Parts: sequence; C-alpha cells; structure tokens
Amino acid sequence: METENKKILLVEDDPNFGTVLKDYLAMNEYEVTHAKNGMEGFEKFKKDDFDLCILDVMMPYKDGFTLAKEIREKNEEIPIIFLTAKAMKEDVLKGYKVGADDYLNKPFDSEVLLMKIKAIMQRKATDSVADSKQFEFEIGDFHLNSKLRFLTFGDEEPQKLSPKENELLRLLALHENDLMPRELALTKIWRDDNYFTSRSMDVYIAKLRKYLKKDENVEILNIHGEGFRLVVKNKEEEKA
Amino acid sequence: METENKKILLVEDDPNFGTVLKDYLAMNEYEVTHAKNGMEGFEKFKKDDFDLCILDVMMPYKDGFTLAKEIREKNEEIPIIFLTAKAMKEDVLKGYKVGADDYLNKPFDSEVLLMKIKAIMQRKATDSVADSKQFEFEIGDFHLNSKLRFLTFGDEEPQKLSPKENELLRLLALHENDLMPRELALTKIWRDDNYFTSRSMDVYIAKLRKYLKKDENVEILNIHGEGFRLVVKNKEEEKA
DNA sequence: TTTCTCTGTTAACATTTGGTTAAACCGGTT
DNA sequence: AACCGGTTTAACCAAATGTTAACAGAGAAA
Repeated sequence: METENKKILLVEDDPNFGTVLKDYLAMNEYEVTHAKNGMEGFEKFKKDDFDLCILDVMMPYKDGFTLAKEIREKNEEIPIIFLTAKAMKEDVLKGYKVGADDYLNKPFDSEVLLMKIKAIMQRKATDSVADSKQFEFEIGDFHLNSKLRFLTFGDEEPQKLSPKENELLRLLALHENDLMPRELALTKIWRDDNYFTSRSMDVYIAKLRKYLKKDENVEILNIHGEGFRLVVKNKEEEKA
Repeated sequence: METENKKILLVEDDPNFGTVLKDYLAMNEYEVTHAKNGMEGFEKFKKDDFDLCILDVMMPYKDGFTLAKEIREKNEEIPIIFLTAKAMKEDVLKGYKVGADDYLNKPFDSEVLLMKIKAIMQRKATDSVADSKQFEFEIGDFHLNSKLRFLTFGDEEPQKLSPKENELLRLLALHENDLMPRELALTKIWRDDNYFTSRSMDVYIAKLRKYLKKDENVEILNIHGEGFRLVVKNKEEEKA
C-alpha cells in the first residue's frame, strides 16, 4: 500500500496513440485515466484526484490550453505536461504561460517522457502538503493519531495500530455515533466488497473492540446487515 | 526585499554563443555569470549564490553532467537547465538522472528559454518555502551539523557522517517526532523509489541507529509501510 | 421452535516489510 | 595494482500485517 501508484490524467484524442501511451505508462506503475477530448478530460479531472496531467494540445471540442486553464482554476499545483505535434514557438510560449511544467513534441521517446514525469513528481513531492485530511480524533478517553497510527488511552503507552485497524477506526470515528456502512469501509479500505473482505473486516472489528474496551463508554455496535456504529457515551453530561 | 535580480550561472564553451546568450539574459533582468568550461563553472559556482544554472553538456575539461553532479552535491535544490547540440536520448536521460529541471536542444529559441527559466523559478518559489535551509539540529544530547556532516554527542569527538547518512538524518530531524515518509527520503535523497533504493535506505537507518544509541532518549521508530519517525523523549518533563 | 444468514472470535497460515551483517561494487587515490 | 570511503546488493532472519478457516453465537424469518 505504500506509495499508492500515482494517478495520471491523459487527454489525447488520437485513439491509437492514446491507448499505446496509456499502456506504456500503466506498465510503469502509473494509474492512467484516458480521456478522448478536452470536455471529457475536464469531467474526469473533476471526478478524481490526479497527481499529474498530460494534455494533447490539438483536440476537438476543447484544446489543451483551454483545458489547462480550467484545470489550473481548480488546482494550481498539479503538474501539467503538454504534447504537441507541431513545434510552434507560439504554442510553447502559450503553454508556459498557462503554467506548463514541461513540453514535449511528438513524436517523442517514451523513456524521456517517463523521466520527465519522475523529475516533476519528485519536485512536487517536496512541498505537497497533501490533502488536508483529518488525522486526529478524541474517542472517549482515547486519542487516535491516524497519521502515526497510534491509539492512546489516557496516559498509557500508545497502542500501535496496523494500517487496516487504523483506517477502519478512523472511518468509524469520522462517523462517530452514526452508522458507518459496511460497504463504505469495504470499498474505501479493502477496495472490494465480497464475502472474504467482509469477513476480514469483521476480524478487524473484533481487534478494535479489544483495544477499545479499556473505556467502557466506548463501543462498536453492529447494525445487522447495515454496518457498524462507534458509540461514545458521555459519562454524566455534567455535575453541579 | 526581493529586489535583486536573479543570478544565473551560465557555463558554455562557445564564446560567441555564450556571449550572445549572456547579453540576451542580461537584457531580461537577469544577472549572468559566464564561465567558459566546467572547471571554471564549478569555481564560480562555489564563489557565489546563484538562483539557476544553465549548463552546456559538451565542454572541454569537465562536461555538463559531471559539473551538474558536483553542483548537486553542494546544493540539491538549485534548478539546472542543460543545453545540448545533439539530441541523444541517452544524454537526456542522463540529464534527468542528475536532477535536471529542463533540457534544451540547440539551436533553440531564446524566448522559449526565457519562459522555461520563468516557469522554473516560479516552481521553486512556491516549492521550497517551508524547506528553508536548515542545517543544524539538536537531537536529544546530539548536535547535528548537517553542513559539515558532523554528529556530536555531548562533548565527545564529532562523528563524521557520509553524505547519505547526513541527508537521511537531516530529513528525519526536519520531521522530528513526526512521520518521515519512506517515499520522501527515497525521492529526495536517492532520486528514485524502488526495491533496491528502499533496501539501501534501510541499511542507512541501521547505521544511524547505531550512532544514535548513545542517547537512550533518541530513537528511530519504524511505521510499517509508511516510513520512519525520529523520536526524542524528554527525560522528565519537569519534577516538582 | 427450526433454519438460515449474519456476526464474533480465535488461531493457523501466507505474505510483505524491515533489520542486520557481510560481501560486492565503484570512482577516485595512492 | 591495491586501497579506501561510500554506497549498493545479497542473504538471511525477524517482525508486522493480512487472509482464511473453523466454529460458536445472535438475529431474523418461517
């Protein structure tokens, strides 16, 4: 799970070239989404979280530059590489103005593209503060640090959590006192919803219950056929 | 504050081309230092603080790649653009491995170069704001001088660190008590993230642990599948 | 009830990742 | 050529994590 593969949005109208390029990138551990034109490209861009965009310049409906501008409005960080058949200087300049990270003339060597991608990703790896996810939770007397995968009870030694334990507890915490649907955890954590993953999840629920029973006010309830619920009772709301 | 013009180190052996390029850049508000070969380039690099390097690849005495490597040892951040007459794929790849930011084939359009320079400067401007050069750290009873690559424990003789040891410890220190993702170290220090670099990194973690065990309050913990954590326990926060 | 499905738990197992040591490698010197 | 510091690769073991099986128990429905 370390370093989930980087996601690339490839927008290229030539179906042959596009497919070949997609396959090549896929072979190199990138997860590629291929859109056939600018419109489709923008739709897909909005629907997912990409690490890099590769845009053909000349495309029907919406050219690469226009698309790039729209993408930049949504995300001013994401690296963009332009592909173009003609080596027109104006285009290159225009590309850089729109905030291109690099520029390649077709035909180009695929290895070169690969290196460029690597170089760019590396550059971005530095700053990218990443998504402002929520990583810390108070659960009764517990404190969950989801980034370090620690569950701390009072002032005791932190309990280490495995990635799955951690993700699962985090999901439950995000839905504290509410239903956390089975299916949600399965698709988000196990990325698959079937008999076995479901059983596996139950195993993890058991593990979490074991950790959580230190605080009697915290428990994970099952909602038959639906999912689970992380309940936190407040001891006595307040006493005068 | 930032009123001074950006400084560029231009290393190019062709006197005509070099001079023309220098003048052109100068006209565009850059302060250019022109060196005629790799040796001279490195000397000038050491003597001044540049914002960007433009290196010809083919040069007498010391070619652009070798020079780039030396420059990278001194400064892993500074943007480097290579110029080359021949468009050999191997060269391009080599360039990116050495940490090139961009690559231009001669003859090229000077405006394009200008845009590339702008684009790169912009990247760097937004990029490493947080990554402000910090070279000294207190780690428990240790003092790390990352510039001199010394690790000093109390008043003992300083322990010399190799470049990799040093970089790795520095990265850990920058993230003290927090997660330092594997991937970060691999891309920043090893410039590649694969099985072997990863194993290599583990070897270095082992070396660092050996150095650090002089202070029992300092340790490097692993977060399985994520990375490492440099933990510094404070002996007794306070005693009444 | 009976029966079926869903859940809880434990333990065995398989797989992946990390720790450590030693040997190989490499570019630069002696 | 032998050496040297630094780094990488190999090899082996240990620890961490995840999956599956097996079975007991609960819940729902007939």
